[in-house]
Amino acid sequence: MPDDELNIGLLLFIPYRSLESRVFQAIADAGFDDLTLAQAKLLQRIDPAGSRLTALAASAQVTKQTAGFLVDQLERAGYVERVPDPTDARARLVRLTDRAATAVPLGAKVIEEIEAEWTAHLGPRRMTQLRDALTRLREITDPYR
Amino acid sequence: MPDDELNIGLLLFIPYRSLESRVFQAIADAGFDDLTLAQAKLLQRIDPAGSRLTALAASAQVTKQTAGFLVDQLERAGYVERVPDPTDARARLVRLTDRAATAVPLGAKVIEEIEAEWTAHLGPRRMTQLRDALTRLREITDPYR
DNA sequence: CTAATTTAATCAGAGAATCTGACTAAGTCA
DNA sequence: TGACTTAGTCAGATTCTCTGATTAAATTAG
Repeated sequence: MPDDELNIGLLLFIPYRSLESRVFQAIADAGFDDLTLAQAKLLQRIDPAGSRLTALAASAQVTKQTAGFLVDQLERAGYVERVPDPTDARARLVRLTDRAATAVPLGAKVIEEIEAEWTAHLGPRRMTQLRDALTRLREITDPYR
Repeated sequence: MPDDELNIGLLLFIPYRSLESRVFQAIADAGFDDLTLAQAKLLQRIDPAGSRLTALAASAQVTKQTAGFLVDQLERAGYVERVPDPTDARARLVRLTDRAATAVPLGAKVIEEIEAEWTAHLGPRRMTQLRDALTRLREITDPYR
């Protein structure tokens, strides 16, 4: 099999992994070096208005026990807080603290930089096509929404 | 942020994860239910002619200790064997056994099916563009080659 | 051709992430 | 009201991954 005919799974994974590593490294370099990758992956899925643990677990595709374990750590490290959910006394909302509100946009900025590099390599047209195709693919591959 | 403007990392990850889950499930359903995800991820990267542990570790982006741990398990389960590398007495080649030679094409078949579904959803033109863009992206995001 | 360095792999030990199963409390519905 | 579902936690185990140190073979420098 020629090198340029990898299966579509690996083709998706390679740039994903590259981006993830760089974002994670940049955040660590900025002083947020107490975050683990698993924590960061959960952190980026927390809604600005707060997310329930169950929703977070579904979004990240882990069990709620795993999500709870990671949120415990994020809470101890001061990245999130748990507040009662006013609409349901069983539930609590996981909310970002000011500390996280500094780290998250930092990650977003690095992602923008990487997108710019990719656009420079592919050309704007192909980059738009890529984003468009992936967005449409989400309709049939995103189990969460 | 509108739902269709997820960051490019998540956009890559969502279909990747969907494909991975389905392939893994199909392989398990076919009777190869002793494979774990981490083992399968390594397995798919083994060259038909055999791969060195170090190359495998680099390709999967794990330490060689981790790769060794997983190859030990794959060996015990009968999916791979270690043979001396004729070109270097320090090295050994990890080679697929007949058992793996049944499981691997099965995974490839499921990937083909998923690709067909995606092509049906996106249209052949957009699917070709997707594959093309990802292949070119690999030039600047694949640390392994 | 030896000596120093690098490379391939393994051993030992520890930490992180994940799971299954069981449980409590609160909400929903027949 | 009573049965069922949902949100979250507790307990325990397994799996995955890492860092550091070691052995043996290959390569490079002097």
